[in-house]
Amino acid sequence: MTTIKDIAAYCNVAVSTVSRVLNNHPDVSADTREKVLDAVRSLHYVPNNAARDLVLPQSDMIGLVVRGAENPFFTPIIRAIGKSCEAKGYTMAMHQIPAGADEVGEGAKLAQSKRLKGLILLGGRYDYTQEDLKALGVPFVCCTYTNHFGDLDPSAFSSVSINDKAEATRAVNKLIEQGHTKIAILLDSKNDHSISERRYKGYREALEAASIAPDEGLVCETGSFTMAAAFKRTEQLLAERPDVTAIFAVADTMAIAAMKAIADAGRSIPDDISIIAIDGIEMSLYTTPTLTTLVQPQASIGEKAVEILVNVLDNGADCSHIRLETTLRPGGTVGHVHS
Amino acid sequence: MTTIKDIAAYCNVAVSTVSRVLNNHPDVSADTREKVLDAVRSLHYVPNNAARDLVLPQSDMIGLVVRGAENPFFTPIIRAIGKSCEAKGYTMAMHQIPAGADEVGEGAKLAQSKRLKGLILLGGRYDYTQEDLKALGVPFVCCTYTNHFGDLDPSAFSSVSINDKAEATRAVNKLIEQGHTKIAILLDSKNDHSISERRYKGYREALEAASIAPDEGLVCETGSFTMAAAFKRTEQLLAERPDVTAIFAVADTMAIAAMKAIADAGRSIPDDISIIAIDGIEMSLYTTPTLTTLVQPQASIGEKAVEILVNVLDNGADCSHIRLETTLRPGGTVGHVHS
DNA sequence: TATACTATTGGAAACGTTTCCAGTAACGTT
DNA sequence: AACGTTACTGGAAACGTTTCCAATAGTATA
Repeated sequence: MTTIKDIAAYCNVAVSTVSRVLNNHPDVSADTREKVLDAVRSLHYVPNNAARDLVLPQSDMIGLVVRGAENPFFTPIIRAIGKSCEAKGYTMAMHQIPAGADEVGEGAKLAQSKRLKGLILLGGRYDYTQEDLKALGVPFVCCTYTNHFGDLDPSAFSSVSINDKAEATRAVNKLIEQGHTKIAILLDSKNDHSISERRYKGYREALEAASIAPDEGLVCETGSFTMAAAFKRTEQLLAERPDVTAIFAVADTMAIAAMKAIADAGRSIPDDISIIAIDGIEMSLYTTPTLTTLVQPQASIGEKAVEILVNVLDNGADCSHIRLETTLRPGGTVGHVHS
Repeated sequence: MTTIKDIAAYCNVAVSTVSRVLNNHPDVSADTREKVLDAVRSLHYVPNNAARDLVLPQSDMIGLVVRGAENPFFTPIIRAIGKSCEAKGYTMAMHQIPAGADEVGEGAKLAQSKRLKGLILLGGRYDYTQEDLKALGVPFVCCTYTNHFGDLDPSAFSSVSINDKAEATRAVNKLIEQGHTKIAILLDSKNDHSISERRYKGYREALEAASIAPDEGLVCETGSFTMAAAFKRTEQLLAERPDVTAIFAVADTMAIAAMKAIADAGRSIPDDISIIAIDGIEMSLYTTPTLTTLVQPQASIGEKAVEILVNVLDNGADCSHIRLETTLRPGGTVGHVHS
């Protein structure tokens, strides 16, 4: 293990000089710089991050806490965050946590033990308390947060997300416009304090506005956020409710699983059943028919999150809340109702 | 920031005592232990990893270098690695690198700067040199390596993978068994020193064994490992070669994109075109028809990789090379040739 | 020539932790 | 009562880096 001391000895300079060269400090003569750089190369020096992190007040790391990283929706967001961090001179430290875990608590521990400068929370609940958030100790951005802050102080944190409730309403309206009234919703849980809950509210609101009576039999909770569960639940729906003509899925993955169940049941999309979702994952372009979905600007979500955070970190900017819009990508899964 | 010193002062003990409590050393009295633990809680102490890593000869981290982490095939492997690491008392530090990068060089830097104990390489080339591998400096496992080691010393590293060439042959044989002779292969590149190259060789071998003349017009290189490229290339194939009756895709993602192109062209699967692939990603269960594919034991790959590595690390075991088998999952995409 | 700079360098402390070594106290043994 | 053990505790060095402060040499100014 070559250390900075070895370099110093090799070059007959002080360790402080080597450090200055390594950190591009200005007051080093060109000669010395050259000599040190040569030594760095020939001795294969690699800096020891632990030592650097120890002495520096903070590392250059931004923590990314992801709940449910297996969801392909997150993949482009994570990649965008990684790229943006790099572009701004930060390192992304990703931390996956299980579905049931408490991402704020995890984040707090992570932030302290790894001396993170900031945090990005991806995929989680929205029932944080003011104390929860304070516990984090570093600036942070909720990445797929919602527009509902409850009693939280919006100046204490940042967020970037779509307006889940409004977008859900928009999606369901697309179905209503085509004459559908027997509209099912496919979601993991309608009261889990997550995004699903807010999309469920949007669904309810759309029905209400169209004077369609709510029908509990069309609310399909899967219990878990998996394709397998969505598939099974859709099978059950089709068996129990032959009158259903449309499905709003709260995520593309669920919609794709539902499409399979519909096809297996010998029903046709969109002639027998229409389906619409929110997310816009890559895979939804390759279903047959192509999934009609509200596409979230995944790359922008990641970029904006980093931008906001770095602005707070580097420039002392205020926290901000960015609401992005989805884009309707008309596919072939929504059609007129036939009755 | 509460430190070990604060705890020591608070409890009127020495820092070494606090450290002993924190590390579960035996020679601490129950009273003292209790007192310190109380202080840890009430002062909200969180250990500083940088300091710990600095003084310890190595961290408890296993590095995971992934090339092409956006491929959904890797997702379950990565999750399995994370879980297994945790179960064995290690921490997984994941590092994504771009498609073009050199994973061995990246790994070497990572290993030194983060003081990793070991490395797992996921998704890469197979043209490493002996020096490349030596440069890593820590034990490591190539996770989706192949059974072809060239001139490498097999005792210098471990690997876990399927036999790509043999499995490709097996897949293509499934098509040949159904009477197909006009069999296209869909792959990113046939000579990129990656897994695709080896699967291409398996394809060639199957054709040869069946005395089917190779046909360059049926070798569909996409240039990049994306669904969009696979889709386009399949469109082109269908337009140029109306005689093609079957496609072997080197990955499920490519197969799914191809299926879309086939459907869009108004051809039927499997009546007009059969398709088979290798991987077994979750999404391939939800295509219509269900994709026929050779399923890789993704969780096992991850688990085995960690197992091998930890065995080397903890028990000084020798390097080993594990070859896993795929399972044919019959879907609905392979049928008899109609001509 | 003396003075005040500037440019460059070296020395040393500090970051928070672990661990080795030495020390103390209590206790049992002879 | 002296001794050896045992159980516990404290002190201090060490890990590799950054950065503040002081020191030196050289250069320009008066």
